[in-house]
Amino acid sequence: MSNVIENKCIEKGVRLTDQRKLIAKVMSESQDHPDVDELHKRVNKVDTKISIATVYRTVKLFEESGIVTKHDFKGTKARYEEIPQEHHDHLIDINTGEITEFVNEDIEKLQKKVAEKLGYKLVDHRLELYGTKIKK
Amino acid sequence: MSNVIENKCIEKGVRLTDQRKLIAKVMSESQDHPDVDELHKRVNKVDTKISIATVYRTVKLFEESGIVTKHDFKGTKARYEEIPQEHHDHLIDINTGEITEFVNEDIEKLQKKVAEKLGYKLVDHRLELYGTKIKK
DNA sequence: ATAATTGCAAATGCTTTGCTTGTGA
DNA sequence: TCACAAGCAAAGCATTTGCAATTAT
Repeated sequence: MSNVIENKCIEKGVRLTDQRKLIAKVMSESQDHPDVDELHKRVNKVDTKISIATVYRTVKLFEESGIVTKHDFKGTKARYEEIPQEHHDHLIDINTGEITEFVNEDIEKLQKKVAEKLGYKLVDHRLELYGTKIKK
Repeated sequence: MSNVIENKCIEKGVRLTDQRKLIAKVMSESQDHPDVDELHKRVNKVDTKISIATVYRTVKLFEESGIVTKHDFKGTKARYEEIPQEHHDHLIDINTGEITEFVNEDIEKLQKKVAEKLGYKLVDHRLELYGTKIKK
């Protein structure tokens, strides 16, 4: 199991400590979008001594270094995810909290167009869909 | 100057107190998207005794009654706005904090389509564009 | 009359920070 | 070596809440 985040730290010159390596590993291996508490729990399974303050500091450092992104979905705590090679947006199941990633080039283009029409250069955006499963 | 929110309270059977009437009035007259602190300041110009707790409670009540909406734009406190007759999304100037409202039917349709393709009924969404002014 | 609302201050939940000790390059 | 990081507990910030007094219907 590769530790993509650790590699990115080396690339970006982020100093690696045992704690950071472990947090990086746990995040790299996460297929979901864990919050700080959940990350703390996961790293604590390996090293009980890592404090939640360190998790907060590390996650922030990774974010500022452009290695992970933070999501503030409605009604939930801040969640983190490794920055993906390809941009995507999220659909959140309002019943289960389940998150599905998606990409839609048409929407992306329209966003840029809308911003430009309003006299802005699009720098960032946030698109979240909230829905309920259609049973069939 | 009409107090649209007060009327909606009556419609929805929300009990009206002096504090709520004033908060309703201030929100109805706001053309921007004030946060709780700002609302508190504005109502305090008329009635010094209204506490911030009441503003918090009222704003939450209005939100739960479907009268106002809350926005959690990146990097800012919660902001409130009267629910508009026509839905719109927001473009936030990352330099000034200025907010521009916009509507784009094509994006709306695509969102619905994306959700359906993923097996979901679209219940809500959040679309925010963050940009910088193009000087020309 | 009486159930709901207010103001106040204390409590909360998430996140940050000061300080001392420990450690990676 | 020595600037930077970790752990701990205390502080911060936005928001919520318990309680006694007040008020709308």
